[in-house]
Amino acid sequence: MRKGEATRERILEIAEAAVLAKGFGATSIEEIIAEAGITKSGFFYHFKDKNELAHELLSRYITEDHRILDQIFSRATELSDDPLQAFLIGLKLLAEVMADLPGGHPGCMVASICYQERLFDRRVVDLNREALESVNVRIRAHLETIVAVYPPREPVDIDALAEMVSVIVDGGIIMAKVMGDPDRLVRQILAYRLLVKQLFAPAIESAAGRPALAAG
Amino acid sequence: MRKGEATRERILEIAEAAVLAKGFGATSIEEIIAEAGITKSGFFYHFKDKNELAHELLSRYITEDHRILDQIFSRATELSDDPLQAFLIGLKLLAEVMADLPGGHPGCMVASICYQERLFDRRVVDLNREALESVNVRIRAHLETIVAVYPPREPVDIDALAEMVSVIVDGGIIMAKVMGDPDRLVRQILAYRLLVKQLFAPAIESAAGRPALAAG
DNA sequence: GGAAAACCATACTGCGGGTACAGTTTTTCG
DNA sequence: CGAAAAACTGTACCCGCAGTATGGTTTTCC
Repeated sequence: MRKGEATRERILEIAEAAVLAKGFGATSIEEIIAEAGITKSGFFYHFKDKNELAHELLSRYITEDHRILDQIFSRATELSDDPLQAFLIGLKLLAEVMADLPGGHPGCMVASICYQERLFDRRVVDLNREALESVNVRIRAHLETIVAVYPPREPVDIDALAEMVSVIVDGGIIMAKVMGDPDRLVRQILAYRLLVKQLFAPAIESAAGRPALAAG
Repeated sequence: MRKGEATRERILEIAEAAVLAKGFGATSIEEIIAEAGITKSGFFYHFKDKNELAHELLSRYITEDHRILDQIFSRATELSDDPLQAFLIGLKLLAEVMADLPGGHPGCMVASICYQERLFDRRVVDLNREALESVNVRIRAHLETIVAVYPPREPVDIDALAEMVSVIVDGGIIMAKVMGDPDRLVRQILAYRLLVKQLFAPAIESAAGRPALAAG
């Protein structure tokens, strides 16, 4: 009972690394079981098919993702009471986390699955959608606390601005991967940060009066 | 000679539609030849393997992509002499083009290939990189004409800002696909547009003095 | 010690990419 | 028109991979 759980975990870890490195389609069950030192029968004892593996993998990944995101932004709100400041600090922390990823990028499993939808059933695709949506909701909540204090200089689509975090990360990962330069993702996040800062920063005293806005 | 070229084109068109709809991995040669009404031998007469099909497909797609982009921004510079205005108009046109795509999205072949790199050889991956880079160069050139006239309110990474167009489009496509809502991509482009506008718009007289900046 | 859990071994189906090769039709060009 | 080249067809086959079937064996836990 315990033993089985351990093996299952090992399979998931091996699979996660392989999928993030090469994508789902390019990861064969045979190579997973080879690395795990088990047989095909062993694998199918734990997962009825590759779809179930994908579901479990995505589920784990999302949980971890949310954990990291919450950690980053709770730390950020610790560091500043000002909502705009906190958000900007959070983005900087996010950029740092992304810079420190081992292989240079997590490959973003969400996008990896998105581009091979046909390989998966609806449960996986739905889970993918829920994951993205919940990130959007989190970010949006932060942005709303900002607009309450700093009216934007022009009416802005808060939903789009919130979604833009995921969009920047996913698009940035693609850019980083294609260019072979992990730093591109970091630069994208920081560029987004600067734009948000410009949008909410008070117009007149931005340069002179509020040195805090330059920090973070 | 002429006949062969025609068949080749037909294969490419069928393949393009299928790949954009379902991704490369999910598009089998067998379904392509079935739709084209030829045999396997016929297919391999034109393309030595799936890789070569990918390369040709990507090459075509890139050419078309650049054509559209150039058309958009040359039209935009026709409509306004002001570089910032022209760029903002260009982004709006881009958003409109993206909104009008038949299936709701082109699927962005670049990203589709990016997430299944192992399926392709270096030539395809390199071509992918060159395509992205050349878009970046184009956008960057526009941005430089802007900063020459409108010094940004804060030092900004022009390269990152230029890359952000591709990033927003690729990330936006993912968002749109996962959410099942093509409009998300459009909103992302418009949000980017607003942020750029805010960044370069003169600080004081933005609200009052320059009505032109609100247009486009 | 016995039942359930956690496997192993083997053999097989089916799909898809790709090869080999021999033959046939169609087109083009002199 | 006729011959060569181009543009295919047909068949048969190999390989890797997902997935199934089935029956047996070892561990683990109570």
